Amino acid sequence: MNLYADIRSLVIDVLEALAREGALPTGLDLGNVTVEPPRDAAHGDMATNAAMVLAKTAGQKPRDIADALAPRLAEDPRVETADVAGPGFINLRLAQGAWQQVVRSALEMGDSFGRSAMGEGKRVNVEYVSANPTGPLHVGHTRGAVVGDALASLLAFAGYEVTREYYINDGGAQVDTLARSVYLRYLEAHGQEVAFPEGTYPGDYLVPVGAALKDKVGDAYVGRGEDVWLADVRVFATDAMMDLIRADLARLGVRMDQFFSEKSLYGTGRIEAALENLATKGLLYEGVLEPPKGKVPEDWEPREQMLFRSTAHGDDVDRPVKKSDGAWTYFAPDIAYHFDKVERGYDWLIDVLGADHGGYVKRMKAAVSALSDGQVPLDIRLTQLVKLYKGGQPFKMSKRAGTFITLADVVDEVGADVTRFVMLTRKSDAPLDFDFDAVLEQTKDNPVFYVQYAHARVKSALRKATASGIDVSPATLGASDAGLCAHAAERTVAAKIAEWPRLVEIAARTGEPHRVAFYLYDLAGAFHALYNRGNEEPELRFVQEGNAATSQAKLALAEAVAVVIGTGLAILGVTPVDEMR
RNA sequence: GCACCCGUAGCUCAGCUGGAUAGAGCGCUGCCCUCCGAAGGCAGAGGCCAUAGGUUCGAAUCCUAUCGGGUGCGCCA
Repeated sequence: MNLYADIRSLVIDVLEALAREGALPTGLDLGNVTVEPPRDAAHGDMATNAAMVLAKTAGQKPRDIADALAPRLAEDPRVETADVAGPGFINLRLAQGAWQQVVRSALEMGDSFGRSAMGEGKRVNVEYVSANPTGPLHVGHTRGAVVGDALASLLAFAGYEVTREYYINDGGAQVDTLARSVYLRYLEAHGQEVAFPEGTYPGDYLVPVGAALKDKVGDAYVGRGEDVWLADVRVFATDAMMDLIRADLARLGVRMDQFFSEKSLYGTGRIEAALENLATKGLLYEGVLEPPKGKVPEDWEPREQMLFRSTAHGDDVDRPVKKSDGAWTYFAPDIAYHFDKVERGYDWLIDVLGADHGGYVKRMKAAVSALSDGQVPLDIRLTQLVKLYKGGQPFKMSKRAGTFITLADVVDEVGADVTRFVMLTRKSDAPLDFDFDAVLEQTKDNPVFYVQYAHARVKSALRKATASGIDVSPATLGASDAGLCAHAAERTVAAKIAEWPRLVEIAARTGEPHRVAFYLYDLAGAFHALYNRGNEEPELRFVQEGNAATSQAKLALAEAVAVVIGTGLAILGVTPVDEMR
């Protein structure tokens, strides 16, 4: 259940009734009517702006509409009071029964509480990570992986049918470079002294790949030319890198539904087919680009090449799909790839990319707009850089790769759960500071700990109750008498729980999983505040010795908190803990 | 030069489809456990929401311009 949606329905129903009775004009647009938690708790539990948004079109004063609306709202059993305030807000105070319903609903529905049908089963493809298969994933990829994965889970929870997809850039020149680098390691495995020229990949992670190649082909490629081994080594090396990357993703708990190979687009006519689609729409032409203004590359000279008229779909300049020598640019297979996604029938495409792809957004959106005739929206979410610190000092060394910190470095250091949560404690389009020491601190400055601690406290209270012989089975808690848990401090927590379904929809609509993390922190804060009041006010403790009925009512609320935290953490890909160690 | 992102408390950041007196943590000041609910909690001080216009019943939120920070900018992906 979504209490906010329910009360909004109530407001809409009453407005329509007033229209039927002639108190309001008929046919008013009620789409802007909202029911929200007020900023100031003193204003009540919920507030609606209905009177203000309708005043103009209804030709009535906001206060007059509010005065007509409020008493009718108060007739509903869920509404205790409805007061007109300020410019025409109606502040609602809800009856205890409404909160009871929320808690009961959370207990009954468990990890389905908050699930929304908003997505209407629409198919959405979330592409993320998509790192080049040339080495292990690094910190930047980690953030993309976490954000993309949480976004996918969030959308699934909000009723979309989600595909998690990884695009393997295995078609470009960087894979040749990889193959040559592996070949050097292969020679090394045969006891040769090798040097790594500029432009090859010197990382140690290729040592075992070279050795594995030796195991596979023996000395067949030693002393031979590229024409003999390059194609084979390219495949061998790419497969090895993808194994490495899959292992890295597994460390984080990320599982893709689909890996899509760029290579599969070459020599199969698929790039040509995608470009043909653009050509028939008159969006391809041979032309010469203007040099970029301000900063002209030193070796710039005008060249004629095949261009995509992306300006027809909102881009600033047209973009080359072929190099001047006739080879495809990287953009051509990307067009074909997105064409493939369009043809697979998705209703919505999302790409989660690193911030260095900023210049790529408009052209890709233009391409998808052209390919789908404007039918399939493409959203591109850029994740900003992660700055690493240790004890407040910038941290750059990697044990594994030497030059850059890898995903594995981070996960080994702090664990997957902490990594994921912390990566979601910022908007994805804002830079993130990640301090290896701070994220492990067991204090309230650390949001991961704070949220987990709240969950553990609930479970601890349940264990304590069980030890006292109190039945805390879900059924018993669900049937408990919420009238025994009606203190203002307890209602505050219940109100926070009631916000969960609403938050899911907001976060899904905006595509911002970090909102879930912040909400969980707020919920945990509300819970900790209540918990701590038990120090001074024993009647607020969750376990009331010798009073099973009251304990069960209070534990029902606590368990509802745990349910929501558990569900929210699951969306973020974090495992809740039952006790702190 | 152009494009995109960002600018909110001393610091790090939230802020919903535009809603009431702009919030949290850190830091600062004061307070709360003689294990058993302090890995925590309560209270206080701290703001020109970068600046200037505009839109409207109402703007941190939308629009325009300016300033400041970041990122990117044909034959790399």
